[in-house]
Amino acid sequence: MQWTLPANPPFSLASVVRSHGWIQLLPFARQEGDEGFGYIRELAPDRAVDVRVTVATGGVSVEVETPLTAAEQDSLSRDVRWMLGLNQDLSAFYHLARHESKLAQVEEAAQGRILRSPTLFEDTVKTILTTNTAWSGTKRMVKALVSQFGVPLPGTSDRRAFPAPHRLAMTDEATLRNETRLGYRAPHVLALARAVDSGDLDLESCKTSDLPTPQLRKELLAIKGVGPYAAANLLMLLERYDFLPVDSWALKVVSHEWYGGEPIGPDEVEASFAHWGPWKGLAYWFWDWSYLAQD
DNA sequence: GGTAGACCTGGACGC
DNA sequence: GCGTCCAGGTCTACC
Repeated sequence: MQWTLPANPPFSLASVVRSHGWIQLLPFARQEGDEGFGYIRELAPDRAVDVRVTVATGGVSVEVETPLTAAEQDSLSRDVRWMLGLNQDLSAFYHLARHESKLAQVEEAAQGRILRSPTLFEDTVKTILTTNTAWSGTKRMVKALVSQFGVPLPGTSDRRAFPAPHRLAMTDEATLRNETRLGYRAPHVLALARAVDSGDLDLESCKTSDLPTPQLRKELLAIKGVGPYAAANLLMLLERYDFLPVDSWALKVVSHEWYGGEPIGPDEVEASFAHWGPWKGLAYWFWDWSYLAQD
């Protein structure tokens, strides 16, 4: 079955897909030409479906080969709206960006939305798996998690959904450490899965939280394995852009942009974008660093 | 509040 | 092929 979902203009599916390395992590799958994506979603226990999202007039087309109940279709529509930020209004950011040449492209290219997973649990696990490792390591660890614990599509064994919290909560640290090869991150991922599964931690409520960003940040920092960088990354996914995810790449590019390549710290990165106020995260994320990436 | 060292892995490098 | 070194954020212990 197939249906369409409207997006708040301006919208570009390709821009969202390209906004984040998340598209390279299972259970996302690239489509030809980055014009859409595939994603395997566990809609209910032991029920995984293959979702394809492509461009449609005024929004996106959602296609699933399996027949869905009305409730399942509603649930999947909510997922896709969240994953692509279809309802987001970035007009205030675009207004400011018009005066900055390094952001000249954002409005025309409809940049600003950031690709995310259907659940904050999945995004938190993936963010923890980006820390203190190369991107190749993140891809390897996510792939291992999905292949070992994810529910497979019917009739397949190699195409699986991202594991729900209860599936990870049932395993043990030694398995995650030695077989999934998460290394020292294993206890963090296990503790997170168990806290979410038991109800002690309601991560998904962060999506609609009214808490001020600094307070929400404190709650994210209370999760083991989530430090300043990871918390800022998650806040970006929660549409809170007032903290910067400062990693080694940020230190490098900001140093080259404004500090003549001299060694700098997180304070200098924050200071460089301070005048963007609540939009500083987006300004950093979509800044035209292309001339530096060619180094 | 700030800092040093440990954590774990893959990749680069030298032999 | 093997051993060594380093990069990548966070946590804990300590000052």
